[in-house]
Amino acid sequence: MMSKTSKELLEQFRIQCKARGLSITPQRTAIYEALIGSEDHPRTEDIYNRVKAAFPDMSIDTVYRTLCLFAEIGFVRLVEGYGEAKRYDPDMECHHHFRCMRCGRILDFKEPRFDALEVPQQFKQTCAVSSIKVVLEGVCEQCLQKSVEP
Amino acid sequence: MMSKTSKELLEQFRIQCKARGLSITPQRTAIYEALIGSEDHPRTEDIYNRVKAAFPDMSIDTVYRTLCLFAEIGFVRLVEGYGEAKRYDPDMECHHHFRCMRCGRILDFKEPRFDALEVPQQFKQTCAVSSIKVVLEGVCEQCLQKSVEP
DNA sequence: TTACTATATAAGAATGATTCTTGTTCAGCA
DNA sequence: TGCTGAACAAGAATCATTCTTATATAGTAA
Ligand SMILES: [Mn+2]
Ligand SMILES: [Mn+2]
Ligand SMILES: [Zn+2]
Ligand SMILES: [Zn+2]
Repeated sequence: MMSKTSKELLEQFRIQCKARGLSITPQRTAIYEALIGSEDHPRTEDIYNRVKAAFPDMSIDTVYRTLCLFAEIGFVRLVEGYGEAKRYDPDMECHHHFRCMRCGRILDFKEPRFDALEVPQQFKQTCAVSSIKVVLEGVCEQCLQKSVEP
Repeated sequence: MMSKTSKELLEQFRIQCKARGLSITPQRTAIYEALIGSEDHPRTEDIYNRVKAAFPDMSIDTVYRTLCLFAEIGFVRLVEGYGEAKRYDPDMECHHHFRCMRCGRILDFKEPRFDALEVPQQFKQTCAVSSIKVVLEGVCEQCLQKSVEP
């Protein structure tokens, strides 16, 4: 799925950190690696659980701080949601989401037709629009199956 | 903006409550009225502040409970966001949002071209898609002006 | 009207997510 | 190899939200 190898992404990570004067710590590296290995739009606590094996002493505060930093500098993206825990997305390419309103699963999809939607005039002229994306909502395949064979 | 008068909406509110066996309390009515008078996608606390003048003893818990109930039964909609406090939208007609990433303002827009977007095959066949909407993000007019004339 | 009962409310405690404070550690550099 | 500011761990604090419980009241039947 990811268009770059994790090795390439890690190298980019190091370069970007250096360029911004950010230390490359083992914690940051582990959090970054956990992120790029995730396809499920993890919450902060999910990432915390994934790095805990390798870093039993890591504070969850470090994960919160680090994910927030990564979002600021563009390593990850915050996923739109409905006021629950924040979810992060390591895929920085333009793509869209389907959200299951029953189980919370968020599925990615690419759809060139959607990427090319034209920004309405009213915003084009007065605001600075930086992104346009489509959000689908409904019930996912797994949840639909659960409802028929209980 | 709102296509029905507030009198009509209030009448609908009463009818819907009765149909569902829900009591029509002064608190619920006040919260509903505050909602339909709002164009700003208010947070629970905003609504609480707006009804407090008329109901100084109202508990904020009542506002949380009531807005949650209203969302369940389709009087209002939750607005997509990034893990901050929930925001509600009394406009149940199909429309889309522009979100200012600097001040948090959420602007409505109707765009028939966006309402008619076709659901990608992969979801059409396996999932039950109930809504499709477009989210624009960027910096709003007011915030842009602030950045040029400080 | 009145009395009854299930529902709704107020108040405050509890929870979950996140941020802040502080003392300690360590990455990057001389 | 030693310095120093940035990063970290731990735990307190905060913010949004939900839960618990005792009280009040809307809807209704007499
Ligand atoms: Mn994604
Ligand atoms: Mn709206
Ligand atoms: Zn699902
Ligand atoms: Zn703005």
